[in-house]
Amino acid sequence: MTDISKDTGKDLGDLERAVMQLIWAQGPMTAEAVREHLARPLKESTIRTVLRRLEEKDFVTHTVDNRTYIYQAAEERGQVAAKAVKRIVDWFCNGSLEEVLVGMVDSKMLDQRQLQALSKKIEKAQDQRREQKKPGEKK
Amino acid sequence: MTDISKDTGKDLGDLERAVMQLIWAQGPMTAEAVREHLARPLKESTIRTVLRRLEEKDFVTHTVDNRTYIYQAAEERGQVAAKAVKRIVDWFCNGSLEEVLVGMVDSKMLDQRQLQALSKKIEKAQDQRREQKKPGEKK
DNA sequence: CACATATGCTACGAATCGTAGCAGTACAGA
DNA sequence: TCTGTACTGCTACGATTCGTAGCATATGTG
Repeated sequence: MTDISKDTGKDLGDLERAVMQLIWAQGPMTAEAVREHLARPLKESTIRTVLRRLEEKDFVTHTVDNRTYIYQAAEERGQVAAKAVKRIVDWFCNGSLEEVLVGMVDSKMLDQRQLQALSKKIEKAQDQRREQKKPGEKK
Repeated sequence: MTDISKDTGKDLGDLERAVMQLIWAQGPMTAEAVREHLARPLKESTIRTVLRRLEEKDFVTHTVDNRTYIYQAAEERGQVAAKAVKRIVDWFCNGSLEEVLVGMVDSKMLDQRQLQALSKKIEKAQDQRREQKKPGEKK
Protein backbone atom coordinates (compact mmCIF):
# COMPACT_ATOMS: atom_id res chain seq x y z
CA MET A 1 0.00 0.00 0.00
CA THR A 2 0.96 3.60 -0.25
CA ASP A 3 2.68 2.99 -3.51
CA ILE A 4 1.81 6.53 -4.30
CA SER A 5 4.53 7.63 -1.93
CA LYS A 6 7.01 5.98 -4.20
CA ASP A 7 6.18 8.55 -6.78
CA THR A 8 5.52 11.63 -4.78
CA GLY A 9 8.28 11.46 -2.25
CA LYS A 10 8.74 10.14 1.19
CA ASP A 11 8.32 11.86 4.46
CA LEU A 12 11.17 13.39 6.35
CA GLY A 13 11.85 13.43 10.04
CA ASP A 14 12.64 16.62 11.88
CA LEU A 15 16.38 16.28 11.73
CA GLU A 16 16.27 15.25 8.13
CA ARG A 17 14.18 18.26 7.31
CA ALA A 18 16.48 20.56 9.25
CA VAL A 19 19.43 19.26 7.30
CA MET A 20 17.62 19.78 4.03
CA GLN A 21 16.80 23.33 5.00
CA LEU A 22 20.46 23.92 5.67
CA ILE A 23 21.57 22.51 2.38
CA TRP A 24 18.95 24.44 0.51
CA ALA A 25 19.99 27.60 2.25
CA GLN A 26 23.74 27.18 2.15
CA GLY A 27 24.27 25.21 -0.99
CA PRO A 28 26.49 22.12 -1.26
CA MET A 29 28.21 21.26 1.98
CA THR A 30 30.17 18.57 3.76
CA ALA A 31 28.95 16.58 6.72
CA GLU A 32 31.17 18.64 8.98
CA ALA A 33 29.74 21.87 7.67
CA VAL A 34 26.24 20.57 8.26
CA ARG A 35 27.13 19.67 11.79
CA GLU A 36 28.57 23.08 12.52
CA HIS A 37 25.51 24.86 11.24
CA LEU A 38 23.01 22.79 13.15
CA ALA A 39 21.60 24.11 16.38
CA ARG A 40 21.84 20.84 18.28
CA PRO A 41 25.25 19.38 19.06
CA LEU A 42 25.34 16.07 17.25
CA LYS A 43 28.02 13.55 16.55
CA GLU A 44 29.52 13.33 13.13
CA SER A 45 28.22 9.83 12.69
CA THR A 46 24.71 11.05 13.32
CA ILE A 47 24.99 13.62 10.58
CA ARG A 48 26.45 11.04 8.26
CA THR A 49 23.62 8.64 8.86
CA VAL A 50 21.08 11.34 8.17
CA LEU A 51 22.86 12.41 5.02
CA ARG A 52 23.06 8.83 3.83
CA ARG A 53 19.37 8.35 4.43
CA LEU A 54 18.59 11.56 2.64
CA GLU A 55 20.57 10.29 -0.29
CA GLU A 56 18.70 6.99 -0.22
CA LYS A 57 15.49 8.95 -0.34
CA ASP A 58 16.81 10.96 -3.26
CA PHE A 59 16.74 14.25 -1.46
CA VAL A 60 20.44 14.85 -1.90
CA THR A 61 23.26 13.60 -4.06
CA HIS A 62 26.94 13.73 -3.33
CA THR A 63 30.12 14.31 -5.22
CA VAL A 64 33.54 13.42 -3.93
CA ASP A 65 36.09 16.16 -3.61
CA ASN A 66 39.49 14.92 -2.61
CA ARG A 67 38.18 12.12 -0.46
CA THR A 68 35.47 14.23 1.07
CA TYR A 69 31.78 13.93 0.32
CA ILE A 70 30.02 17.07 -0.70
CA TYR A 71 26.28 16.84 -0.46
CA GLN A 72 23.90 18.92 -2.45
CA ALA A 73 20.16 19.07 -2.84
CA ALA A 74 18.84 16.81 -5.55
CA GLU A 75 15.84 19.00 -6.13
CA GLU A 76 14.93 22.55 -5.38
CA ARG A 77 12.98 23.25 -2.28
CA GLY A 78 9.92 24.41 -4.15
CA GLN A 79 9.79 21.21 -6.15
CA VAL A 80 10.04 19.01 -3.12
CA ALA A 81 7.40 20.98 -1.32
CA ALA A 82 5.24 20.84 -4.40
CA LYS A 83 5.49 17.08 -4.52
CA ALA A 84 4.60 16.81 -0.88
CA VAL A 85 1.64 19.07 -1.41
CA LYS A 86 0.54 17.11 -4.41
CA ARG A 87 0.60 13.96 -2.40
CA ILE A 88 -1.63 15.50 0.22
CA VAL A 89 -3.95 16.91 -2.35
CA ASP A 90 -4.21 13.58 -4.11
CA TRP A 91 -4.78 11.62 -0.95
CA PHE A 92 -7.32 13.84 0.64
CA CYS A 93 -9.01 15.65 -2.15
CA ASN A 94 -8.64 13.46 -5.19
CA GLY A 95 -6.27 15.95 -6.68
CA SER A 96 -8.46 18.98 -6.26
CA LEU A 97 -6.02 21.69 -5.31
CA GLU A 98 -8.90 24.08 -5.47
CA GLU A 99 -10.66 22.31 -2.66
CA VAL A 100 -7.56 22.65 -0.56
CA LEU A 101 -7.17 26.34 -1.23
CA VAL A 102 -10.79 26.97 -0.45
CA GLY A 103 -10.22 24.97 2.71
CA MET A 104 -7.35 27.24 3.59
CA VAL A 105 -9.53 30.25 3.22
CA ASP A 106 -12.27 28.66 5.27
CA SER A 107 -9.96 27.82 8.09
CA LYS A 108 -8.47 31.26 7.86
CA MET A 109 -4.97 30.15 7.07
CA LEU A 110 -5.23 32.31 4.06
CA ASP A 111 -7.36 35.40 3.81
CA GLN A 112 -8.88 36.96 0.75
CA ARG A 113 -6.15 39.51 0.47
CA GLN A 114 -3.45 36.89 0.36
CA LEU A 115 -5.45 34.80 -2.02
CA GLN A 116 -5.86 37.68 -4.36
CA ALA A 117 -2.18 38.48 -4.27
CA LEU A 118 -1.52 34.82 -4.83
CA SER A 119 -3.70 34.51 -7.87
CA LYS A 120 -2.03 37.56 -9.33
CA LYS A 121 1.39 36.13 -8.76
CA ILE A 122 0.22 32.89 -10.23
CA GLU A 123 -0.80 34.66 -13.37
CA LYS A 124 2.50 36.42 -13.47
CA ALA A 125 4.39 33.19 -13.07
CA GLN A 126 2.20 31.87 -15.82
CA ASP A 127 3.19 34.72 -18.10
CA GLN A 128 6.81 34.19 -17.33
CA ARG A 129 6.60 30.57 -18.20
CA ARG A 130 4.81 31.43 -21.39
CA GLU A 131 7.56 33.78 -22.46
CA GLN A 132 10.11 31.23 -21.51
CA LYS A 133 8.29 28.69 -23.60
CA LYS A 134 8.00 30.65 -26.80
CA PRO A 135 10.69 33.30 -26.83
CA GLY A 136 9.55 34.08 -30.32
CA GLU A 137 9.05 37.79 -30.45
CA LYS A 138 9.94 39.23 -27.13
CA LYS A 139 13.27 40.81 -26.21
CA MET B 1 10.66 19.21 18.38
CA THR B 2 8.02 19.21 15.77
CA ASP B 3 5.76 21.16 18.06
CA ILE B 4 4.37 22.63 14.91
CA SER B 5 2.63 19.37 14.23
CA LYS B 6 0.65 19.89 17.38
CA ASP B 7 -0.99 22.81 15.68
CA THR B 8 -1.21 21.72 12.13
CA GLY B 9 -2.30 18.17 12.50
CA LYS B 10 -0.67 14.83 12.73
CA ASP B 11 0.04 12.40 10.00
CA LEU B 12 -2.20 9.53 9.15
CA GLY B 13 -1.35 6.02 8.15
CA ASP B 14 -2.85 4.38 5.12
CA LEU B 15 -5.64 2.61 6.92
CA GLU B 16 -6.43 5.70 8.93
CA ARG B 17 -6.58 7.74 5.81
CA ALA B 18 -8.78 5.20 4.08
CA VAL B 19 -11.19 5.29 6.97
CA MET B 20 -11.29 9.06 6.90
CA GLN B 21 -12.03 9.00 3.20
CA LEU B 22 -14.90 6.68 3.89
CA ILE B 23 -16.35 8.83 6.61
CA TRP B 24 -15.96 11.95 4.55
CA ALA B 25 -17.68 10.25 1.65
CA GLN B 26 -20.45 8.46 3.50
CA GLY B 27 -21.07 10.72 6.42
CA PRO B 28 -21.39 9.53 10.02
CA MET B 29 -21.06 5.80 10.38
CA THR B 30 -20.59 3.00 12.87
CA ALA B 31 -17.51 0.83 13.16
CA GLU B 32 -19.41 -1.99 11.51
CA ALA B 33 -20.40 0.18 8.60
CA VAL B 34 -16.79 1.25 8.17
CA ARG B 35 -15.70 -2.33 8.14
CA GLU B 36 -18.23 -3.31 5.53
CA HIS B 37 -17.20 -0.52 3.24
CA LEU B 38 -13.49 -1.16 3.41
CA ALA B 39 -11.81 -3.11 0.67
CA ARG B 40 -9.65 -5.22 2.96
CA PRO B 41 -11.29 -7.72 5.28
CA LEU B 42 -10.40 -6.56 8.75
CA LYS B 43 -11.52 -7.54 12.20
CA GLU B 44 -13.90 -5.33 14.07
CA SER B 45 -11.32 -4.69 16.74
CA THR B 46 -8.94 -3.39 14.13
CA ILE B 47 -11.48 -0.89 12.91
CA ARG B 48 -12.22 0.13 16.44
CA THR B 49 -8.61 0.75 17.23
CA VAL B 50 -8.23 2.87 14.16
CA LEU B 51 -11.34 4.84 14.95
CA ARG B 52 -10.19 5.40 18.50
CA ARG B 53 -6.83 6.64 17.29
CA LEU B 54 -8.50 8.90 14.81
CA GLU B 55 -10.53 10.35 17.62
CA GLU B 56 -7.41 10.85 19.73
CA LYS B 57 -5.93 12.74 16.83
CA ASP B 58 -9.09 14.82 16.57
CA PHE B 59 -9.97 13.65 13.12
CA VAL B 60 -13.31 12.27 14.16
CA THR B 61 -15.71 12.62 17.03
CA HIS B 62 -18.38 10.22 18.12
CA THR B 63 -21.87 10.38 19.46
CA VAL B 64 -23.64 7.52 21.13
CA ASP B 65 -26.87 6.30 19.64
CA ASN B 66 -28.55 3.67 21.68
CA ARG B 67 -25.36 2.14 22.92
CA THR B 68 -23.64 2.34 19.54
CA TYR B 69 -20.88 4.72 18.63
CA ILE B 70 -21.43 6.80 15.57
CA TYR B 71 -18.31 8.36 14.23
CA GLN B 72 -18.24 11.50 12.18
CA ALA B 73 -15.53 13.68 10.74
CA ALA B 74 -14.42 16.42 13.08
CA GLU B 75 -13.41 18.63 10.22
CA GLU B 76 -14.17 18.78 6.56
CA ARG B 77 -11.81 17.15 4.20
CA GLY B 78 -10.74 20.40 2.65
CA GLN B 79 -9.82 21.84 6.02
CA VAL B 80 -7.75 18.87 7.00
CA ALA B 81 -5.98 18.83 3.69
CA ALA B 82 -5.43 22.55 4.00
CA LYS B 83 -3.78 22.14 7.37
CA ALA B 84 -1.55 19.41 6.06
CA VAL B 85 -0.61 21.57 3.13
CA LYS B 86 0.06 24.51 5.37
CA ARG B 87 2.37 22.43 7.45
CA ILE B 88 4.35 21.45 4.40
CA VAL B 89 4.44 24.97 3.13
CA ASP B 90 5.65 26.26 6.47
CA TRP B 91 8.26 23.62 6.86
CA PHE B 92 9.74 23.76 3.43
CA CYS B 93 9.05 27.21 2.16
CA ASN B 94 8.68 29.42 5.17
CA GLY B 95 5.02 29.77 4.47
CA SER B 96 5.32 30.80 0.88
CA LEU B 97 2.44 29.03 -0.80
CA GLU B 98 3.37 30.87 -3.93
CA GLU B 99 6.74 29.18 -4.04
CA VAL B 100 5.02 25.85 -3.80
CA LEU B 101 2.57 26.58 -6.58
CA VAL B 102 5.32 27.80 -8.82
CA GLY B 103 7.15 24.62 -7.95
CA MET B 104 4.14 22.63 -9.02
CA VAL B 105 4.08 24.36 -12.33
CA ASP B 106 7.81 23.89 -12.78
CA SER B 107 7.61 20.20 -12.08
CA LYS B 108 4.59 19.95 -14.34
CA MET B 109 2.20 18.73 -11.72
CA LEU B 110 0.09 21.62 -12.69
CA ASP B 111 -0.05 23.17 -16.09
CA GLN B 112 -0.97 26.67 -17.09
CA ARG B 113 -4.46 25.68 -18.01
CA GLN B 114 -5.16 24.22 -14.61
CA LEU B 115 -3.55 27.16 -12.92
CA GLN B 116 -5.69 29.57 -14.81
CA ALA B 117 -8.85 27.69 -13.98
CA LEU B 118 -7.67 27.57 -10.43
CA SER B 119 -7.13 31.26 -10.06
CA LYS B 120 -10.55 31.88 -11.51
CA LYS B 121 -12.16 29.52 -9.09
CA ILE B 122 -10.24 31.10 -6.31
CA GLU B 123 -11.71 34.43 -7.21
CA LYS B 124 -15.13 32.89 -7.34
CA ALA B 125 -14.71 31.32 -3.94
CA GLN B 126 -13.58 34.69 -2.80
CA ASP B 127 -16.75 36.29 -4.06
CA GLN B 128 -18.86 33.65 -2.43
CA ARG B 129 -17.20 34.25 0.87
CA ARG B 130 -17.69 37.95 0.47
CA GLU B 131 -21.43 37.53 -0.05
CA GLN B 132 -21.57 35.13 2.83
CA LYS B 133 -19.77 37.65 4.97
CA LYS B 134 -22.02 40.61 4.34
CA PRO B 135 -25.42 39.26 3.39
CA GLY B 136 -26.59 42.87 3.46
CA GLU B 137 -28.43 43.30 0.22
CA LYS B 138 -28.51 40.00 -1.56
CA LYS B 139 -31.34 37.52 -1.53
C1' DC C 1 54.69 2.43 9.50
C1' DA C 2 51.75 5.20 12.40
C1' DC C 3 48.42 8.95 12.55
C1' DA C 4 44.64 11.63 11.25
C1' DT C 5 40.66 11.98 8.45
C1' DA C 6 36.67 10.46 6.27
C1' DT C 7 33.56 6.76 5.12
C1' DG C 8 30.67 2.24 5.63
C1' DC C 9 28.19 -0.76 8.46
C1' DT C 10 25.49 -1.96 12.39
C1' DA C 11 22.64 -1.10 16.30
C1' DC C 12 19.38 0.43 19.67
C1' DG C 13 15.49 2.73 21.79
C1' DA C 14 11.24 5.53 21.04
C1' DA C 15 7.19 6.35 18.37
C1' DT C 16 3.82 5.18 14.97
C1' DC C 17 0.76 2.03 12.67
C1' DG C 18 -1.58 -2.15 11.10
C1' DT C 19 -3.66 -5.87 13.19
C1' DA C 20 -6.06 -8.22 16.64
C1' DG C 21 -7.34 -10.80 21.08
C1' DC C 22 -9.84 -10.59 25.23
C1' DA C 23 -12.30 -8.77 29.12
C1' DG C 24 -16.11 -6.00 30.74
C1' DT C 25 -20.79 -4.03 30.49
C1' DA C 26 -25.47 -3.45 29.46
C1' DC C 27 -30.01 -4.45 27.24
C1' DA C 28 -33.34 -8.37 25.56
C1' DG C 29 -35.59 -12.35 25.93
C1' DA C 30 -36.58 -16.94 28.39
C1' DT D 1 -33.19 -13.35 37.41
C1' DC D 2 -30.05 -15.62 34.31
C1' DT D 3 -27.85 -15.70 29.97
C1' DG D 4 -26.68 -14.63 25.48
C1' DT D 5 -25.57 -10.95 22.35
C1' DA D 6 -23.93 -6.73 20.97
C1' DC D 7 -20.65 -3.11 21.89
C1' DT D 8 -16.93 -0.96 23.92
C1' DG D 9 -12.25 -0.48 26.57
C1' DC D 10 -7.70 -2.04 27.29
C1' DT D 11 -3.50 -4.28 26.02
C1' DA D 12 -0.25 -6.22 22.86
C1' DC D 13 2.90 -7.42 19.19
C1' DG D 14 5.58 -7.09 15.01
C1' DA D 15 7.22 -3.95 11.30
C1' DT D 16 8.99 0.44 10.01
C1' DT D 17 10.87 4.94 10.63
C1' DC D 18 13.91 8.13 12.80
C1' DG D 19 17.19 10.16 15.99
C1' DT D 20 21.45 9.02 17.78
C1' DA D 21 25.79 7.00 17.83
C1' DG D 22 29.71 3.46 18.17
C1' DC D 23 33.06 0.99 15.71
C1' DA D 24 35.61 -0.90 11.88
C1' DT D 25 37.98 0.34 7.65
C1' DA D 26 40.43 2.65 4.05
C1' DT D 27 43.65 6.15 2.51
C1' DG D 28 46.85 10.10 2.08
C1' DT D 29 50.84 12.26 4.84
C1' DG D 30 55.11 12.56 7.21
